[in-house]
Amino acid sequence: MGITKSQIFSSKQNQLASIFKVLAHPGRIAILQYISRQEACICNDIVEEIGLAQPTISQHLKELKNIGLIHGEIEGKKVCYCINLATWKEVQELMNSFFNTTKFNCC
Amino acid sequence: MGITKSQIFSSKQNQLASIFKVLAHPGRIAILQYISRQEACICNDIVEEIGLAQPTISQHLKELKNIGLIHGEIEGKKVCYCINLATWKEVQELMNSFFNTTKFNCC
DNA sequence: TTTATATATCGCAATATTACGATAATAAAT
DNA sequence: ATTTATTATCGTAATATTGCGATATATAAA
Repeated sequence: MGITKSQIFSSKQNQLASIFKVLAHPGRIAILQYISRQEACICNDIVEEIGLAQPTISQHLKELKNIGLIHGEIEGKKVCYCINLATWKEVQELMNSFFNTTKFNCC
Repeated sequence: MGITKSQIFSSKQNQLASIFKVLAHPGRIAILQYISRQEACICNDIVEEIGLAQPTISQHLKELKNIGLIHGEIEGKKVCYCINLATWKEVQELMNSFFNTTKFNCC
């Protein structure tokens, strides 16, 4: 016991939950906001901006990359992380569709 | 180590992340969808509908109640859980505002 | 080639989450 | 008052997440 029983839920429900999970950390929220504020392709100024160690940031970036919310482009010894607009919009719509199809019922 | 370093993030970032966290479980997604599908105030038919034990469902309902997404009304020995429309809309707007204020930057 | 800089990965400790059996609490029914 | 049904809480085991030091990897600079 202890593990989430994903088998008993639909793949839509699991997908939505796993997207929410990636966003369920203030550090990852902060990283997304920071990346989005920068005009140029900024990489690990993120480490200095956010107050977490470099391996921790790298790990958070990986999770954001995994669901495609950002993508990293290697530029010399630096890596440039950017918002992936297509996925971004998709995720936003997925969430809105969840919120909109849930109707007020009673009480 | 191990604990999320909430202190270094803004209260907005923490608030948003903690809302995402409540939604980051397929069981809670399923509960919300089920509640919303019911015309009448249905309570722990939820236990039979979702495939989780009664204490587990009760625990998930508590988390949903804590952020105000649902509220429970005691009706005899049963409890009727309903979507709280006001909070529901608030949460949706909070998320949309997060998605909309994040702009596409580079690459 | 050596050195310096930037990023990723590994391994582990601390903490959090998930799930549920046992049990308590509450209220209707008998 | 006792029984039955419904829900909440407690305690605990299994697993997941968070964070970071140590280290590996990769590329630019010297």
